[in-house]
This record gives sequence, C-alpha cells and structure tokens, in this order.
Amino acid sequence: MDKRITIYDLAKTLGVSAGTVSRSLNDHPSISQKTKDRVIFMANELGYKTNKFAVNLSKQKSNTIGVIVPKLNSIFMSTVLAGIEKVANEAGYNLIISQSLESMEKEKLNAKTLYDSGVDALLVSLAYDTTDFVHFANYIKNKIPLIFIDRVHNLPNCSTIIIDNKSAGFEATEHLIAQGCKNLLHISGNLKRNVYSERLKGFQEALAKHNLKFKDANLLESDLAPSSVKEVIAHIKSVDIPIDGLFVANDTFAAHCIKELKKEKYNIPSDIKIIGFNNDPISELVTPALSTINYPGYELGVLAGQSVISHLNGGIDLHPANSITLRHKLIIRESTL
Amino acid sequence: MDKRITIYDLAKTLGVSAGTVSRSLNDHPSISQKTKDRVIFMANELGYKTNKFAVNLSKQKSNTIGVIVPKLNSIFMSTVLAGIEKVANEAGYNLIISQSLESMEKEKLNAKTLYDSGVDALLVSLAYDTTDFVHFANYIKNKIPLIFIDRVHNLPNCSTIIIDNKSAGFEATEHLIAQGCKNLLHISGNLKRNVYSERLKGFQEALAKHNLKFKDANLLESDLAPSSVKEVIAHIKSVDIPIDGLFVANDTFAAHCIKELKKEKYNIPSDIKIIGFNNDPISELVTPALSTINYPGYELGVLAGQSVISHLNGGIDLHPANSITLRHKLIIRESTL
DNA sequence: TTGTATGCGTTATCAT
DNA sequence: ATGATAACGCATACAA
Repeated sequence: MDKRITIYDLAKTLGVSAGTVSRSLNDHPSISQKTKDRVIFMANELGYKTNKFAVNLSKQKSNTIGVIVPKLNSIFMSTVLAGIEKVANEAGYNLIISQSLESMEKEKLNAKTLYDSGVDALLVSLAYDTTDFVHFANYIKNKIPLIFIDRVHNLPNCSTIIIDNKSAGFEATEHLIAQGCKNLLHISGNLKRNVYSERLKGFQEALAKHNLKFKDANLLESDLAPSSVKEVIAHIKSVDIPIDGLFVANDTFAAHCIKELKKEKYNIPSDIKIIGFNNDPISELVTPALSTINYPGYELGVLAGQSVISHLNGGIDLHPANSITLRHKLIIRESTL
Repeated sequence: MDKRITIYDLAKTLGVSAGTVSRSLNDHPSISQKTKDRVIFMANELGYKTNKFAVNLSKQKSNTIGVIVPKLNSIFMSTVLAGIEKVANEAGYNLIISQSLESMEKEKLNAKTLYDSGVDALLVSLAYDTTDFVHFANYIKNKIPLIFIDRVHNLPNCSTIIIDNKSAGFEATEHLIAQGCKNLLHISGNLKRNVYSERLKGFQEALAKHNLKFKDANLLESDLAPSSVKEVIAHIKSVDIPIDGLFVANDTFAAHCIKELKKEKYNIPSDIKIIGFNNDPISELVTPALSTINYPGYELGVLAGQSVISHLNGGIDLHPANSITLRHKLIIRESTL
C-alpha cells in the first residue's frame, strides 16, 4: 500500500478515461455493465480505495453529522448518542461528537469548529448556561439542518425532539399528591433550560389543581451536582412544615438525596416520598427503588438520527413536524408507596 | 454568505497572488508582516472561511481521530470518551465516534469506515467477541497510530492503555479473604477479553496465596447483562458449600446481584460480602454501598488522547512506553464490612 | 456509451 | 518577499 491507487491509475491500466472509472465506481447508469465489471474487478485487484478527501472537496459534503452534548459521561446522554450513532451509521454517516461541558463558551467553540470542519448537519443539546444563539446563525443561513434534542430552543427552521416535560412533571407531582403528600418540594435544575422550567410548570399546575398553594419554599433550584445534596438537606430541615414529598429533576440526584436522607434518619417513603426523572438504570437499583418518569433516551436518539438523515436525503422529512414529542411514562416504585 | 470567499477572491481584491494569501493566513515566515496584516484584515472583512475539504485533500490529513467503543451507553465508556474528547478538542482534533455494539462484525465495518474516511489515528476498545484483528492491518501498514484502551490486544507498534487488572483482581479478592470469606465466587465477563481474564488470574492467585483451592464452582462466566442475574442466584443456591464472598467483574452487575440477593433474603455483607469493579457512580448509591476497584476512566481517556496527539504531532511520544498502566485503587465500603 | 476538460480550494515547489 | 503553477483525487458538464 505504498502508493495509493487513484482512478487515474485504474484508467491507465484499463485503457479507459478517468471519467469512465469514476462513473463505473459510482454505478452511473450511462456506463455499460461490461465496463463497470471490468473497472470494479481491477479496482479490487489493485486495492483501490476511494479518497474521501477528494470526494468531499468535489461535493462540498462530508457525510458527517456533528453532535454537541453538554456532557458525554451521563448515562442519559450516552444513551441518546447510542441511538443517534446506530441510525447514522446505518445510513452511512459518521458522527463527530463534542461536549460543551455545560459551558456556552465551549458550545460556541464547538459549533464553530464543527461548522468549519464541514458537517452536513448538527444535533445539539444545549449547555446549562446557554443564553444566546448566534453561534448557530451560520448553520441556519447556510441551510445546514440543525436539530435540537432534549435541551432545546426554538429557532426558525430548526426541529426539536423532546418529551412533554410539563405534563411529565405534572404526572410526577400528581402521583405524589395521590400518595398523600401535602407539602412538596421540587428540586429543579437551571430554570433557563426548557426541560427544567417545563417540569416546574407541571409541578405548579398539579399543585394548583389540587388546591395546594405554591410557595417559595416548595422550590429549590440546584446545579444537581452530588455535592449540592447538603443544601437540599439543609433546606428540608429548615422548613417550617415538614416536607413529605420530593420531586427531583433527575434520578442521579434523587439517588443522592435518598442516600443522604436515609443517613439523616428520614424514612423513605413513610416520612418523605421521592420521585425522580429519566428512569436511569440507577433508579431501580437504589433502596428503596426510585419512582420516576421514563424518558426514552435511546428512542430519542434514533428519532433524532432519522430526522437528520431524512433531512439530508432529499430534504423530504419523514417527520414533517417541526417538533417531535415522545411519549413519557410514570414508573411507580417503592420510593413513593 | 451566498458565495463562499476563497483565497482567490482575497487575492484578487488585494492584488496579490493566491499563494501569498495562503501563506499569510498560515503565518508563513516568508511573508512580510505588512502583507499578512492586509490579508488577514481583508479576510475578516469579507468573512473568509478556510475550506477544510480542500485543506484535507491537499494535506491528506483530516485532523480527525476515530474511536471505536463497544457501547456508548455505559458510564465507564462515556467517561473515558469524555477524557479523550477533552484532550483531542484542546489539540484541535475532532473525534469520530462509533460503537461496535459488542460485535466483531460491526467493529470490522467501523474500522473500515473510519479508515476510508481518513482518520489520522484510531482508538479502540475491543468488542466482546473480537477474535481476529485483520481489520486493523491497514492502519498498521499505513502507519496510522492505533491505540487500544481498556480492552486491548497486543499488536506490533500499537500502544495499549490499561490498568493492572490482574493485581486489581488480586487485591479485590484478598480483601474479601481478609474480611473472612472462605468460599468465594468470581463472576466474570467474557474470558477472551484481557480485562476479565486478567481479573480472574488475580482472583486465582489470591486464592492460591491463601491456600484456598480454586474449583470450577468458584467461577461463573457471564455476559453481565442484568437479565443474567438469575443464573447467578441459581448458581449460588445450587452450590454445596455456601458462597460467602462475591467478586463481580463490574459494578452495575454487582448492583443487580445485591438487589436480587436481598430479595432472596441474603444479608449483605453478613451472609455474603460483595465487591465490584470500576467505581461507577452507582457503587456508592446502592445499599449497602458497594466496595469496588477504582478504575480511572477519565484519566484513561485523557492519557489515551494525549498519547494519540503526541503520536500525531511530530511523532515523538510523550509516553514512549508501548503500554501505559494506570493506577487502580481498592475502595472499601459497607458491602464487604 | 465513453472521453475531455475543468472545477473544487488549498498547499507546495519553483522561479523571480 | 512574492508570483506562477502544478499537484491533490474525484465529479461532472459538455462533447463525441
């Protein structure tokens, strides 16, 4: 494999033109089957490899889809990615993955890098603190498909793929109320992100529906980092009327809460009932097993992948809707019984 | 941004040659500062973007690193990836990530695809059932850096980055013995993979050292899928002398074992002590908290990234060793007390 | 059905 | 210090 074989080499040894070789290799209709066979045979014989760089340059396409996620090392995100990768791979696309590490600055950098490297489309789940969106302007201007997943923002001509966080939050809350909780605490993530603000809305609507007044003490905005658990405990202890129900914005943090509350001699679920969010594998392994909302990450990824691919292949979208909403599901386990 | 500005456009408007523009943009020493300034100014003015496709074609490099992992949606692997991504990104490389889904066939496909798409280097963690390695021959032949992570195989001129699984397995086992366990069971993954076979070796050596005989009943090879827990339970129940110590090849499966054993009224740790592997987040959240071996996934990724980068930049390896071994650590929690 | 010629945007090698 | 020009490997519009 010292010298790379090109279509010119093939052309010369076959006594045809480079154009013929190129068209044969691409199964172009205007080439006779006989010629195609000869070309393909010789290509295999000589170990010809198509040079993607040249193809890319010629077509101005990279056959590559960019992905920006907040963090790679979260089970939810990596599950989404697994779904995306499967679909993309089957469709012959490569995935360039980068993480914003929850920082808008890094997200901007990533968006620029991926743009410069010529991705054919971009999938994004927004960072924790992203507030402006000019870094996506180039994509929109140049009609590069841009799709938001999970942590979304409404931009013109961009699809979003989400679940109905508000109604999921509503159901989670109503379940706690149905189990007899009177004084709930919702532990939320950054309320600038749709996923968390929507869940809060659902929480509030459920309270309202059941004539429970929403007070400041019913909400704690958190970064959901394990180390922040102590603030939760402090809040719960400081409150006048004892908290008897906890709706936590994700399972991992909920699991940490359970652990810490148990350490503080709270009994779960008899003292405090807890429900999480995501249905992470961890939710069924903690004690007591954690009630939660199933968030179909893999399906989300698959759908996102399909959406991109269909955007790219012919432009006709299989899912013409601008926004796809997946079905969530309440999962009841011991932590709320 | 209707028409993309090229160096020719810049050259024309500036009244210089394209070569000069190119060199200015790349800060070539043979260009006067004055000219460089003019070029750069005009480039910004006109919104020039370098075309990566053309650069790639010209240089026959993609500035891209390929990664093949068995599964994206495992917390360990995604943590490794997070480390790789960080380093690669800082060095200006993109990451193309694909998953083999634990299948050698898919791994071969991925290896070929990434090769064809012209990655500058490849990082691999092997699939469950990979037995031959011809799909990496092209990389070696063409001197494309090939580095194995975690699930490795010794190939000429390929680095490997691992922990000392044997001594880790030894320590885990010895810890169980020190806690008074007499009849141990090791639940292993596929023994074709170094990580599992090495841990088993450590297990056996520890037994030998403490004059415990290794019998068939002390080992259960498993696919470590949650659904396989019932086989573990069945095995434990079927055994003549009661098992009092369990060394499980990863934390997730260990957590499932704990859950199921508790359901079967085993008391942990008093009836059976359990130790896992990896120090996944889950290990400290289950009840009882799981003893384990810390496997520094993120550092592994960082090191792998650095190794690749240094291979690529200048070829002089920061870590000249052919094989890097990271330090592991025994973490003792309630499950073995 | 096939060949010819040119474009794609940069880099690199000679000249000057 | 700068210009001219040839790669780089493929795709494709136009000819034949």
